[in-house]
Amino acid sequence: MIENFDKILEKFKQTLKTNGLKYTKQREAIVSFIYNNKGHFTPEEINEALKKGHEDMKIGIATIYRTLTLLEESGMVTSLSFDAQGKKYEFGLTKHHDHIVCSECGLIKEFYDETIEKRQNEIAKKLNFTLKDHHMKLIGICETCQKKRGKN
Amino acid sequence: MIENFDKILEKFKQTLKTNGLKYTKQREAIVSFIYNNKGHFTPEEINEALKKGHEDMKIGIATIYRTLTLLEESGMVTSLSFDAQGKKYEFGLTKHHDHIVCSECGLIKEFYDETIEKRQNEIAKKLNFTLKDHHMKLIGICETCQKKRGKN
DNA sequence: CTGACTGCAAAATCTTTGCAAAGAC
DNA sequence: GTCTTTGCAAAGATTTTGCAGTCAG
Repeated sequence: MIENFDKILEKFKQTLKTNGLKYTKQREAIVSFIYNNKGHFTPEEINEALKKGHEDMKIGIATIYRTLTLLEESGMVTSLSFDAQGKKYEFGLTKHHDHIVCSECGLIKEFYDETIEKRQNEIAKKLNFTLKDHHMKLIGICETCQKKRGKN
Repeated sequence: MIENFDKILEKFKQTLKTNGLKYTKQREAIVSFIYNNKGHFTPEEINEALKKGHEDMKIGIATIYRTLTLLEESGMVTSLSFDAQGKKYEFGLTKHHDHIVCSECGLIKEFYDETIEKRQNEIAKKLNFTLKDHHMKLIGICETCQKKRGKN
């Protein structure tokens, strides 16, 4: 499941071709940024980052939004809503995982738990749903922030 | 945990008094609406509903937002983000539960699963977080929409 | 060439804020 | 009376859209 960037780009180009879409500098830059900076970014953050590294290429926020939507539809990125407003995006061709977020400092850790995954399927079945996806977000206080609290 | 409306209102008044806040028609109307119409509402939906039933009382969308924030802080309502944009609010003094949402028609069902709750605590502990809260949303296709699909 | 893509600015959403008048205690 | 709350309208923040020029295939 851990693929290198060349394979990722190949897959991306393939998806575009299949749908009669075009491969552009901007699209490559966005995929590249998300793949090479594993993490969780807002569209605005991606926009800022790409303006710096690529003085030769212009990019507008609308393109970021349009591309992220495209990438999400094709499963290459995943959107998450951690905060009250605004989504964050992360690279999506990695192993499925969920998130735990620190309510003090915003630290995000990822985890995967087989027991929960299985149970979710059972629950969906019991409620007569065909399960397609899920989002689970645990909210807590991370180790560092707990220590900080202790000191104050 | 299933409390009647009088007790709810009492608790609300108490919270207000404790914090030096005031009990107003608008605040009561909002609490009343959410309590008496169990479900999931957007601020706008609450606004519309309250404009109809209460010709005597004026209410503005800003008040809805301000009151919902207040109610959420005091734990009387819970906010959920089911859709890309906009939050929904539900009454919060009921037993904890999670949600499964139909991606076709938007149907929301609630459930509670002890196994998952326990596992979440274990995961948080393993990652050195103090667990405060969690949000789990399963996404699937409900029975009705599955049948509809079959027919087409 | 042709149709898709882009940046820009304007529009559309959703939510918050400033303020003077009204209301709760 | 005092201090909070309210509605309104304006401002913010985030995301989407229209359009003319640009670019990929």
